[in-house]
Amino acid sequence: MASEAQRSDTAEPRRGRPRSEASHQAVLDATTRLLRVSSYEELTVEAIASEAGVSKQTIYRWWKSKAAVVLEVMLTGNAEIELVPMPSTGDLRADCLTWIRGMLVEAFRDTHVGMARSLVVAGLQGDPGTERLLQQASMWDHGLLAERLREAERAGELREGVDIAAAASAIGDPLIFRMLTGSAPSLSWSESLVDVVVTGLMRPGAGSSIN
Amino acid sequence: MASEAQRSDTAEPRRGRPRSEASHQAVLDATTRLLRVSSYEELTVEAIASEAGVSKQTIYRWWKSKAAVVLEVMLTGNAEIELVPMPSTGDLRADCLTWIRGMLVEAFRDTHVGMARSLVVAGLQGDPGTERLLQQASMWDHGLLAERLREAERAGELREGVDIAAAASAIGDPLIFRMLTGSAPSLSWSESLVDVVVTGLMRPGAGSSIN
Amino acid sequence: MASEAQRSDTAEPRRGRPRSEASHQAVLDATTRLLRVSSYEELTVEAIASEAGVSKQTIYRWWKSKAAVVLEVMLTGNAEIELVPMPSTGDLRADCLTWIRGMLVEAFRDTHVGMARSLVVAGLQGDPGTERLLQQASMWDHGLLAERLREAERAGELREGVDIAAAASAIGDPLIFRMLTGSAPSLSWSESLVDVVVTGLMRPGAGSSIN
Amino acid sequence: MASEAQRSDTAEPRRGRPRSEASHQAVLDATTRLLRVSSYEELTVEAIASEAGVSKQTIYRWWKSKAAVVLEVMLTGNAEIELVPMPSTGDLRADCLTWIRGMLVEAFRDTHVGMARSLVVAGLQGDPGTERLLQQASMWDHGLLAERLREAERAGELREGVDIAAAASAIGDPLIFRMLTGSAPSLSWSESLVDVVVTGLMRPGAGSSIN
DNA sequence: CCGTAATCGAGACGGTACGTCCCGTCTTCGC
DNA sequence: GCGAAGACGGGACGTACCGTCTCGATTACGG
Repeated sequence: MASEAQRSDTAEPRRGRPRSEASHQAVLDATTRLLRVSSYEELTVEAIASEAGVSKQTIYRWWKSKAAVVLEVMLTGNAEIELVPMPSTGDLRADCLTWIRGMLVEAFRDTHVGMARSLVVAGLQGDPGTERLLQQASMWDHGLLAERLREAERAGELREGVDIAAAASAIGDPLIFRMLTGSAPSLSWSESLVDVVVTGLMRPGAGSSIN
Repeated sequence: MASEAQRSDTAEPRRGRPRSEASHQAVLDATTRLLRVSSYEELTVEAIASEAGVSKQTIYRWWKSKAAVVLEVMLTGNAEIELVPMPSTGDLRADCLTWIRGMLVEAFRDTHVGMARSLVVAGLQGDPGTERLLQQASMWDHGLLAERLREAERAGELREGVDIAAAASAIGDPLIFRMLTGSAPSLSWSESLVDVVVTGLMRPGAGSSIN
Repeated sequence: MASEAQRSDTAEPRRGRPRSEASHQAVLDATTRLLRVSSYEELTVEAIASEAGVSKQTIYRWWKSKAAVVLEVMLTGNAEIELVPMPSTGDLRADCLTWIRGMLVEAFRDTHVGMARSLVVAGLQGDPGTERLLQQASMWDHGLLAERLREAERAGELREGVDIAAAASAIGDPLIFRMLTGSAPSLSWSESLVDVVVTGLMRPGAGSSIN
Repeated sequence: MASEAQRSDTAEPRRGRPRSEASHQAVLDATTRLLRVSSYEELTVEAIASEAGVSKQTIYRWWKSKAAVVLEVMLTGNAEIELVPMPSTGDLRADCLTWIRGMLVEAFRDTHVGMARSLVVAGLQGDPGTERLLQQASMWDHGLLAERLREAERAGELREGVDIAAAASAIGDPLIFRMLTGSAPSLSWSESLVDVVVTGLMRPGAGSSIN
């Protein structure tokens, strides 16, 4: 992303004339606003410039494409997609079920679905650099999920040798996929998904059962 | 599909010159050919028309957009995406592992990845009608997988009350997602994915174990 | 005209289904109707076909172009453009003045102006065959005018050696030109036009004078 | 002309990149060049753009149609149509005869005929704004002719009360009409035309006679 | 009274040009 | 001396008609 040019974590002095932070933020905000009412394809650079009160040149100076702008919006949390918190009551199965029920409500709102699609389409624009960003997308960060699983692992509740990331994907990715296709899964489907994976993950005999 | 629209049940006389099946097929073939070397975004209707030796109007007469053409190509199997066969040796876990190893090799070829992306982007074009098609896409038909699971279910190997479709998604969707982002997962990740889900699916004590 | 192609003077048998005279006339009528509300450029063959309830092929079978249809409409009097009659009271100057006053009223109606333009544009389509038709167009037939002038010539009122056709053009063509540009000339302009030409035509001393 | 539209009397600051005069002229030149070898109908905006090395959008930004471009070419003298000079020897009749003999040679050249047709067809496109331009067209400027007539008027050679413009049209318009139909008139026709009008114009007894 | 030949309406076909939209780049001028 | 305004060359869009080409369904003769 163009914006990474000066993103040094050590906060160096920043040489040269600094970019206009007002314009920068105006572009991100305008893009967020527009994406709420239009798809990625319908979004145009000219519309962003006009909506942001910024010249096209300013956009092209800092981002190399529409996809880059959209990805920055998404990945820096500018779009403020609220994640459902993951509870931690000590009962892994119950926590995951609580979480997925929340996701069913939260993630399938129209704006979120639109945002997710824009993010995916932007990420698939063929640019090799953007693919990586797509994978890191905090939006569907299975991080929360993976973290909870790791907590259970540390508590000795899980079978040994399982890949936590793979397990998190087994639950998280199907959810994302339904989100992209706009078809919210049923509650029972979702619960079954969690149940199967959690069951397969846990040490036999340990933990609660769904039935 | 657009092409079937006029084959209506009322079966009226069909006046005028009939649709040219040659042109129809030429469009699908040309699209397939072009998608092998270009992304969905790079693909243009004019290029399809030119490559197919067909007029643009003929394309717009039968399909309402580029997305519709691409979806017909994909969903009618015109692109001939070869699925990895699902073995059925009686050992569910072993069969699924065999299958996923094959998928790692087959599905992550460049052309297949490109096709999958095109299919997804086409399906996400915002058109409500196409979303449904996207879900039915035989490309990532978890059908083969789901079928094998149902076979095991009939054999009484599975726990009761689990949702087969959800379980198939738990394995299949993560695979598709990696395919879209272009990052082939490791063998151990894949095997762990299968192991967790199959374990969670099977009646305790039944079947083989990975370790 | 295309319609004359099969009008062989030897009157051959002409096998097969004969030309539908109904269709022929429907085309001419439809064209006339459409030209009343649209310019030559706006007129399309498809619109004619549709308006006439005839297939495009039928038009192209009998006329080689839109221009040919329009010219046939015009030159066969299908459009029924009414000419102003030329009086013959014995007073050439007075007769011509009466005639031109009538023309100012009649010829500059919107429909007539539109028809004249269509005729000219159709005639100028570059086709060499149509040019000739343009010259013969009865619409602006100076014939009536020329005839009256010749009558005066026979009566010995005119100077000798003058070209009657040229004189008729001197009055008629400026009128047509104003018609084409849509700017109706003033009465005094028109009367002066007639006066100058008639004066120049008549034997000195003969006839009445305008002032 | 379209190009002068924004040079308004309010003379506002004119922000942004200014219009490229090079492109403007390139369009006019390309149009002139193309009109030398093709008719108005054959001329396409895309061909102009391509020939001028200019984008279609640039043409549509400054002219509202092909007709507008052609009219600007014609009316600003870009096509450099050479007018035959009008002599002034003191003998009106002789001068006019000299002039019309020159016109017979000059005006009926192929390129000039083509240009005149293009100008007329462009002017008749139905746009009310362009009609006025058509009338002012310097191409068939009877201005030269009218000027000479006015000179004679000032010299007291003409009858009083005649409309000079009408008289100029009586000679000029028939010439133009023959030009449009592509049928060059004979010398005697032309001379008779001049003779009749000049005779009708001149004070009785004044000036020379043709015979 | 049957078959051959040419017509008819309908409408799809390969094309060409249209006029619009947006891309990404490039001036100019005002702050 | 940046940056908004906006013109530029380019190129694809989706539409409109062009003139041609099947279709199946009518007519008329001529055998």
